[in-house]
Amino acid sequence: MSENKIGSYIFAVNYLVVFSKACEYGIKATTYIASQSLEERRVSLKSIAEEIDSPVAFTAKILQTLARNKIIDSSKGPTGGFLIEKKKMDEIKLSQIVSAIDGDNIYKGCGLGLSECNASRPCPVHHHFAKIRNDLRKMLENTSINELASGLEVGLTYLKR
Amino acid sequence: MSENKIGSYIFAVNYLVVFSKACEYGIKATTYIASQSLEERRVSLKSIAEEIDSPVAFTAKILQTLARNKIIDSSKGPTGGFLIEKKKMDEIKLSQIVSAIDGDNIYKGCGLGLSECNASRPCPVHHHFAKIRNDLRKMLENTSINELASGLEVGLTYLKR
DNA sequence: CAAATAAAGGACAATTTTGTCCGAAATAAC
DNA sequence: GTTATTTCGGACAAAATTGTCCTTTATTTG
Repeated sequence: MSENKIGSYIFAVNYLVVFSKACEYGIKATTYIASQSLEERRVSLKSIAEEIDSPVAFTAKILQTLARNKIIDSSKGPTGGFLIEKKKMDEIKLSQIVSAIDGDNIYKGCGLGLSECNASRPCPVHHHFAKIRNDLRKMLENTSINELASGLEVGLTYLKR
Repeated sequence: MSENKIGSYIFAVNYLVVFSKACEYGIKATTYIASQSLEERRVSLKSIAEEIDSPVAFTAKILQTLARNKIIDSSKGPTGGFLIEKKKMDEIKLSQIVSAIDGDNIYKGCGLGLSECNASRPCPVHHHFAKIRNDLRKMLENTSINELASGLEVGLTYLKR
């Protein structure tokens, strides 16, 4: 009767302006670790995964990547766990986390996937995207983990639900 | 020796501000069909896939979805193919193509994947993303396929390489 | 040194997205 | 009506992303 079922196949449930899941977890984890480091507390993988509501083993992989990239600090054994030095918190920007996890083809790439796309040979949406993408880039490069962690510490922001 | 191999595992090669591949192809295809419709030419699946440099069969699926959603018009048989009525070109916005293909959870969803994230209970990046996401939404809702097709027709923009 | 604890990392599994193949259905031309 | 052409749509396959399991390695404590 009504055309309900019409056109109902969905290709991808991506969002626009998105991080991969890996990146989401990475940002949340880093923010949480930092907020705890502000209070001199080292945190374990388990508590991180719990706090940011992420799969433990997958989170472990991401933390390993972040540690290898010197974004976070890890140590083994009892009393081990993750932390971020306070003095580094202002230096660490969202952009670093993102490119550590998802690589740095981040700001490259045209909105329509053309390999060669620029102002003099643009894809149809190039100019429409230019400002938005640039705003996003600036935001990621200017937002420090300190800023994010502080908001969380004070209870202004949330990592779950 | 040097720390070359360090931190080299990449989780996802997504871009930020991205469409899914399906969406990319959908936008390109629609733009190409429209540009040809401006010159009264119906186009075939094969020529579309060639022109936008996409896998034929996958593109077929996407065109089917677009047709079911009345964004494009299709007809079978010899002399068949795809077209878009000129008078509809101003009405069709990028946002419609995107939600036909990827669903309309598009502007929902928080940057960090929280299900409940808003100004009064924000995730750490909520406010940072708000403007960017909103700009993107407005852009998608205001950009018509006519606009994109015209640029392409005049040779101002490109769909390949 | 032994035991306990926590991260590192390799191998593998599930899910999602992207891509392919092929027969069915519709339509135009002869 | 038969044939050729083109989209439709179901089933399947490949690749990428997300997620799990389990052993090894490092470190602290007794």
